[in-house]
Formats: sequence, C-alpha cells, structure tokens
Amino acid sequence: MTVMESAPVKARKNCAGRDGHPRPTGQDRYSISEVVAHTGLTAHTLRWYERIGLMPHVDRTHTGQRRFTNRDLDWLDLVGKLRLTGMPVADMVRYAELVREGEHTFAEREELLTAHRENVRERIAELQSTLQVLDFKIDVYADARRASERFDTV
Amino acid sequence: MTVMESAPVKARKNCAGRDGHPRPTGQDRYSISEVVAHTGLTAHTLRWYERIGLMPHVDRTHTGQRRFTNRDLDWLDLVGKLRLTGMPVADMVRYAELVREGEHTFAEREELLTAHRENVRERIAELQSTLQVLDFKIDVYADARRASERFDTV
DNA sequence: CGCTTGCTTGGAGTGCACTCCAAGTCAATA
DNA sequence: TATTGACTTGGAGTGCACTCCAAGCAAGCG
Repeated sequence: MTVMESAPVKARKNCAGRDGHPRPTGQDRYSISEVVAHTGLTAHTLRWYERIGLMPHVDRTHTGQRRFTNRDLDWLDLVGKLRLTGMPVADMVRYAELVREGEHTFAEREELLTAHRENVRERIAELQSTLQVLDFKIDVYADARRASERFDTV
Repeated sequence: MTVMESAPVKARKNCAGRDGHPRPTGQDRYSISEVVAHTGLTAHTLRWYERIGLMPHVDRTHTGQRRFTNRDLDWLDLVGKLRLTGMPVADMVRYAELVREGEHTFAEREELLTAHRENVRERIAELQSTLQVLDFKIDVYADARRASERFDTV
C-alpha cells in the first residue's frame, strides 16, 4: 500500500520519534517521496546519489521500491551539510566508501573530515573578509542616498 | 566627486604603487598576461568576463591588444570577492551594468549588495553549524584512534 | 627573412551536479 | 476492467562557469 501524504513531517518536536526522526526505529521504512518531503532533495537526486555510491545500501520492497531508514535520513543529513559546505561529490563518495569498508578506515575518515574542516574554516574567513568590503560599499551607497534625500527634502 | 569603485586598498608593502597597485596611476597600462599574473585569473577568463559584460570598457592598443588599468584591477578584485562568496555571474553582470549606467543606479546597487550580504551572512551561519558537526565526528574518530593506540602499546 | 612570443577572435568543449525523459511495473481505486 | 499514481530503470539533457581550440596578426630578435 502506497503511503499517501503522511503529514509533511518536518519538525523534530513532532509527535513521532523524539529523536528527531519522523518515525521511531522499527517502523522506519520511508518511500522515496517521504524522503523527498523530509529532506527537500528531489527523487531524481536520491536515485542519483544511490547510483554513484553516495548512499549505503538502500533496502527494497518485494516489488523493487526503495525503503529508506532513519539511518539513511541521518546520512542524508550529513551529506547535506557536507554539500552545503562545498565538499565535492567525489569526496563524499570516498567517505561513503570508507564507511562501508568498516572500522579500519577510521583514521582515513578522520583525515578526510579534518581536511574538509580546514577548508570550511578558510571559507568562513573569506566570507567574513568579503563582508567587510560589502559593508563598506553599502555604506558608501547609503551615504549617497541619504545625501540626495536631504537635498530633495530641504 | 563621483563615488566610484574605490576598492579596498590592499596595502601591499610593494615597492611600486603606494596605493597597492603594481604601477602608479598614469603608468597603469597592463597587458593581459600582467593581469593574469596579478589576479590569478586565466587570460581566457579575463576575455570571457569582457565578452559577457562583466568588465567596464577595457582600453586597447592600436593593434587591438587589451590594456588594463588600476581601475580594472580594483574591479577584478571586487569581482573576485563576489565570486568567492558565490554570487552568480549573472548578478555580477547586472551590477556591472548598473555601474556603467551611472549614479542614478546607486539605490539599486545598494539593494543588490545588501541582498548579497544577507546571503553571505547565511552562508557563514551554515558553515559554522557544519563546523560543529565536523568537530563532533572528528572527535569520535580521534577518540577511537586513541583508544586503539592504547591497546596497541600496552 | 624566418622564428618565436604574445596576443586576437568566435565558437566548441569540459566538468560538475544535477535534472529530466521514455518506457515500463505494480497496487489501489472507479 | 480501466485508469490513476507512485514508483522503477538507463541514458540523455541542462545550466553554470569556465576552458580550450584553430587560425591569424603584430612585434622583436638573429
């Protein structure tokens, strides 16, 4: 049975799992459209993620439809953060591989994440330095606007 | 007293231009390769920027070669910052158009920059929230590594 | 003079991260 | 039974921001 619009669950303080998942562990079998509603990704993108090896193995129904779990949701959450911070998909795929390979890849995973953290810190510094330039230029324009308003009104 | 692109003076302790430019105003006619050396952009990109309207009018020699000025360098500096902060090229082209159109576009320029500043602030917040996730996960891996090292050495 | 270097052009190609399409399966309703 | 709607697939298409190519011109050097 197709699970129709199951209340656009989005919040974590929701009735269901108070661990932040739409449904508690044990009943966590989400169709692709439910995951779309929860993550904001498109179904295309979810299928593409799976094709390129960016997902852990996703379970299927007897008819071949995907059923995602809470763990998949958590993973997509992390992927979303890495993506938002500009990690290339290839690097995320590498990280996914390491996770699949097991605990002996802890060191390399740590390395990968540490390198990315450094990138993110640099990005933040860049953004903040640009913020100063923007502030300066916006001030210049705002001053010009206020000056012309004064002329208009006086 | 046109309020123009008075870019952030980078205060290089360089021998040449006291104002942070390779050559002082008056002798500022840079070939494309000099601009490449100074900005880190490729010649392709500089020509492409001009083609799409992202540059103010660039002067030419009698044989048709580009000669960039200190003002162009300042502009490229700003463009670089906007690009680094993820402003789409189309928006930068729009800003360039407004600058070409003159002072009556001050208000719209201010608007455009203010909207972008808001984006940048959001990006910074996103990055910082991801930083926390990264810190947490890196700690987990580091703890695991330290634990296994203890077993190895004792 | 011929060679090299540096530049010119319009247009085609690249890499990334999706994004969509056509054709099909399956389950549930009218 | 017929239709609807959610889902499946491999492969093709899109949009962005470059990135490169081929062919050609001009200046400087031996």
